[in-house]
Parts: sequence; C-alpha cells; structure tokens
Amino acid sequence: MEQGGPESIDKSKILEVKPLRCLSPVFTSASGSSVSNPQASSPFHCVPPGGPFPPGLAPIYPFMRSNESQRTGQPYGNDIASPVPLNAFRTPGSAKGGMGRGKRGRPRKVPVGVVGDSGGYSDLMNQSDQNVSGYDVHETDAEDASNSGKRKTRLQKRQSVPISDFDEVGVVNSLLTSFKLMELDIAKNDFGDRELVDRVLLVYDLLRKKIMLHDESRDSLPGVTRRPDLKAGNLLMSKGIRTNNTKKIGHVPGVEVGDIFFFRMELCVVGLHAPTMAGIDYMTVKASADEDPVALSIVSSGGYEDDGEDGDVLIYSGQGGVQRRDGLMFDQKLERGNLALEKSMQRGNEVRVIRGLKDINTTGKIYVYDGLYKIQDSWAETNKTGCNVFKYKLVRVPGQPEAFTLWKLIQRWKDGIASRTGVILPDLTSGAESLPVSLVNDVDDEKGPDYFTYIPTPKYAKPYVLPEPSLGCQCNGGCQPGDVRCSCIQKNMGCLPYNPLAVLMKYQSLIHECGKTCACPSTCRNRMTQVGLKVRLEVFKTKNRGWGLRSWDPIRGGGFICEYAGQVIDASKVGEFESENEDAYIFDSTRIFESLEDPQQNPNESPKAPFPLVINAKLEGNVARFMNHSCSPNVYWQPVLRASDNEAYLHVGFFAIKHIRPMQELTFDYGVLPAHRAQQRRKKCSCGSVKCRGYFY
DNA sequence: GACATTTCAGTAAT
DNA sequence: CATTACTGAAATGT
Repeated sequence: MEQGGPESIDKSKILEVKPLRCLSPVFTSASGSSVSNPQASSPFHCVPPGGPFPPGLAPIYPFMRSNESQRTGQPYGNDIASPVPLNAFRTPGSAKGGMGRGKRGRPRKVPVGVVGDSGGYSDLMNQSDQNVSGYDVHETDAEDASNSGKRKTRLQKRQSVPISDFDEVGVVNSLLTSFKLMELDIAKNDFGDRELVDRVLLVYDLLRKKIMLHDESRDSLPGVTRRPDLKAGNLLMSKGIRTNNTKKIGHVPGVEVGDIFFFRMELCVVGLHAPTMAGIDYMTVKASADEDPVALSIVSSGGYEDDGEDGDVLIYSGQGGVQRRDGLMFDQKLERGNLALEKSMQRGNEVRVIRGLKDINTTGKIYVYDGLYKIQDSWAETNKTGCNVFKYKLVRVPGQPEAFTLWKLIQRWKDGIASRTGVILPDLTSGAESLPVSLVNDVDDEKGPDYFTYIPTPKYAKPYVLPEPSLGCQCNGGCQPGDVRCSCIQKNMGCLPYNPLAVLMKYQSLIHECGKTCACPSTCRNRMTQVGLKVRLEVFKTKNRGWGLRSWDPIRGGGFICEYAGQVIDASKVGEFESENEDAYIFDSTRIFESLEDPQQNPNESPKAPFPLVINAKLEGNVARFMNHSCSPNVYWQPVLRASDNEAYLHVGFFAIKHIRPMQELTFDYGVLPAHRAQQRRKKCSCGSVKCRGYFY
C-alpha cells in the first residue's frame, strides 16, 4: 500500500484537496442535555419481528437471519453482514456416504465430506445464483469421473477414519459465490492485481476460520482438521481460486513490498511463493541449449541471519542435508533450489525475499515480503556435524519501500534502544488504556489536536431497555468453545465469535458479548472488546489528512483494534451536530455502509446496527476518533451488544478487514448519508484509493 | 516456556 | 500420464 497509498501519492494531487478533518477549534455549546434517552427514538419500530426468537431477545435480533428465514427466503433486513451462511455445517449424523475430498496422489487419511449432494445448501445456492448449482454439479461430476478409479481404495481406508460432518464443498461454494470468485478468468488467474490478491486472501481467511470454528465445535474429536491453514488452501486451490498462477521472476502483481502474511499457504494462493514447505521456489527456464533452474523466491525462517544490524543483507542457507525420518545429517547437494540460487546468481536475476519472523503472540510466524534481492555471493560451509551446507549472500535491491528494516526499527523503539522521532506525548490516554498510545508528529510543527477528554468507553446516559431480560451465561471459568449450554454462545449462533487472540472468526451482523450478569470472568473469550487495546497504537500527523491512527504492531485480518468511545447522543438529533467542521468526530451508525463481502454491489440501504447509534467524540472520546475515512478501508466496524437483565449497551468494535502491516494508517468507511439527508455537506475525499468515491458523508 | 510429536500439501522430477 | 520424492511449519502435547 505504501506505493499507491496516501502517504506517497503525487504531491500535486495532494495540494488540491482539503484535509479530511478540520481541526480548527470550534466550541459549540453542545447543550449538556444532548445526551438523551435513546428510547425516545423508539429504536425498534423499523423492523418487524419475523420469526421465532429466543425469549427476551426478539427486538434486537432483526439483523440476524435464522435458518428458517434463509430457507423461506423471507426478506428480512437484507442481512448485509452475512450472505455466507454462518451455520453452514451439517448437523452430526446427516453426512451420508459420499466420497472423500482427498487429492490425487498418495493415499492418506481422508476427511469425508459430501460431494455431489448439495443437501442443505441447495436452497441457498438457488437463491443466490443459478450458475452456482450448475457449476457445482459440473465440478462434482468431473471429479467423480476422474477419481472413480481410486475411490474404492479410499473408501476402504475410510473405514477407520471418523466421519467428518463438515461439508467442505458447500462451504467453499457459498464463500466463492459471495465473493464473486466462481468465475475467475484465466488471465487474472495468471496475473493478479491488488484487488484480486486482497479478495483471494480474504476468502482464504474466512474459509480457514470456518474450518477452525467447526473443529472447535466438535471439541477436538478425532477426525477433525488439524491444519485448517493447509485445508483451506487445498480447498481453494483445487477449485483454481488463486492468483499469479504462472511463476514469474521479480515482483508479483498485486503483492506489495511490506505486505504481511500469517501462513505459508497465503504466500501460495497469491503466487508469491509456491511451495507449501520448501524455502526455495524455482522454475526451469529454457535457455538456449540447456535448461537452467532459476530461483524465484525464498522464505527465510530467521534462524540463520548472521549479518548483524544491516537489514538489507541476508545470509541464506541452502536446502536439504537432513534426513526427514531420523534427523540424520548429510552433505547438501548442488541441485534443486540450491542449484537454482547458484544459477540466479550467475545470471544476476532478482529473487523475492520473504522474511519469516516469530510472532510474539503465538507459536507461529509472520511473513514479511521484503522485496527483491540479488545474490551477491555463494559458498559452502561445514556445519557442526561436519556436513556440507551451502550459503548465499543476498543484498536488497535499492529504492524499494522499507519493510523488514521497519520491523527492526519498531523493535528498537519498544526495547528503548531507539526513540521514536517526533513524539509529542508518550501516552495521550494518560494511562486510561491497557497500552500507551503515542502522539507523534514528524511531518510539521503542529503540536497536537484540539483538546478533548480521553475516555476509553462510550458514555451512555441510559441503556437501551429490553422488554424481556437477557439471560447471562453460567460459565464460571469463562465461555468455552463447543459448550452448547452457554447462553452467550447460543446468542452468537453456536460459536464463540473470537479466537483467544481477539480475532473475529466470522462475519456476523451482531456480536453478543458477555455482560454484567454473566458468570464468566473478564478474561472470558467472549469479552474481547471489554479488556482494552491489544496493539500498540499511535496517533500521528498525516501529510494531507490531519491526524490519523496507525499501529506499531502487525494486525491479523479480523483482529480487534479498538472501540469507538464518546458521548452517545440521541440519533434523532444527529442533525444538530451535522454542520461544517462540527461533525468530524461523529460516529453515525445510520449512514449507508457498503457490504464488506461485495464492494461492487450497490450499498445496502438497510441499517447496519440493530438500533440507531450515534456517538459524539468531539469533547470526549478515545483513539477511534482519530481514524480517518477511506473508500478502500482496512478496518470495519461491528456492532457489539452487551446485555444484562433488561439493559443493553451497544458498542462499536473496530476490526481489521485484512492483515495490516506496522505503521500503515488505519482507516474505515465513514459511510454515506441517506438521500433524504443533506447531500450538500459532502466532504471531498482524499483517501487516494482507486475506488475513491470522491467524497464522503 | 523450551522442546517433542504429529499432521498436513504443492510441485519438480521421474 | 501417474506416481514419488522433496520440501518445514503449525498446532498440540510434554
């Protein structure tokens, strides 16, 4: 994003546009009585109840689509947030015979999905797109034919394999339909672009999470997928859902230097690095006489760097030399990837370098695309066991946006070795948050935004009152996945919405977090937006859009960032705050928001929150008030409800749409005012995105 | 928390 | 062409 992003766009363009946010001091006497009883605006009248609801919760369910309403196709709030069936899993026991989804090749344990029987999905398919079922049938037939010879052996194998109730094909197809990936044309398959890379990664992430959620609900029974990352990749690739399928030397279209990934399979589906395990990707090019392998990309796991402080040099070890079965060592040979690196050095070819770094929050790794390198030197060393190991010295091609070096710099900030330049305040929250939030200006001499009072949570004058009390859960040790008795899990349609890292696991129109009357502790997995910041944020001065928000830490797709705090005001009086320069710190749930799943589609006019919520952060607020608008945002907001007895508080949680690398500005779509509200107040947008609407509000 | 074990897939080469 | 060989990482258990 650095290349095309707002930080680096042509200055002549920058100067033509006004800042998104005007920070000139405007002190209106926002009458203290502006915080009024939201009940007065009768929040529930707009949506008639349409089905059987759990007792006490009917009025705040209008945006949830029950199974019943899906099947009957009942027009029901249009449910913009979940075109993908969230409970699209077969009930245990309904999985009939069917063949395994194992790939051709060596026989292995095969999870038994149901292919060819669209079963519980046919309704959904028909309702969404006629093409879908056609494609489905065709695909299934073809696969049946091509694999019929091997099916017998697999079926025999399956005798000992526990039956999986996961309808992989149905889930994949519904995802692909939602994201318009069924008809991926060949050209784009070979050469991607930014939009497609994002979309493929998004679908990969959703699919991986869906598989993971499903496994969780089975409570670790044998036969579950132990590697959802690989399974999701396998399912997508077997359908041809990938980009940059043809191997290429140099950059891969749609992937930018500095992009981050959390799984090897993600590198694979976007064509950055094809092998799922091996560290060296290469291809043979038909040179004049002989066929030479040339290296395309390497993944450095970070264990062998010996170059000290210079992040632009990498000493990389060759592959091989170890017996997989027993760990025996032997000499590496100059073949395969090793030979390819050698040849690439001779030819002076550029090699993509992906740096694998330890993720401090998990046992996993984060992969940073560090751009193109050239191999400057190669030699052989003898390791501790006396075996031959090849080494390659790679030097980064100059002039590329900084990536890995930025990570190292941030680490030095955190360790206190280096100090962040331009810091105005080390913590503008004065300790109100769980982590400090720096205020930084390394652009000009402005000393900071207008004064406001920092509050970490929204201020409600009164809660919304539920007609019937909401039942709290009884999970003393915290809500556990797969616990069907937990009333909070039931409200969330059978799943805990977050993983232990506060990453949102699915799109869901409304999240029901645990509230005051729940028995679980504050560490409960269903209270993720209540325990404060998870990433180290900074408020910084942008070049052309006033103050903005960004993170020192990488953020996974779906990761919780912060909520929107401020004074909750009567939604019917939002007009009083809508004047020039006065509404820069208004969050308004009643605007029109584009669907995340399908940005091409016309914005859906149905409201996104279960009842109108307007928050004024002009005088009191938190970090969220600094998040700028973008027409291509990397953050979205999500209604989060916390209910206890008859009281309900609606919160706005901000979550990452995709993986966000460190220091990339966080933006969300402010939404558009409906037609009947003042359009002349549109503000000119300078988000710099190719999809920019030109205005917002 | 470091270490050990288990389980998973794409693709070049054969 | 079908099959095998070659390549570690991610999740889980100790």
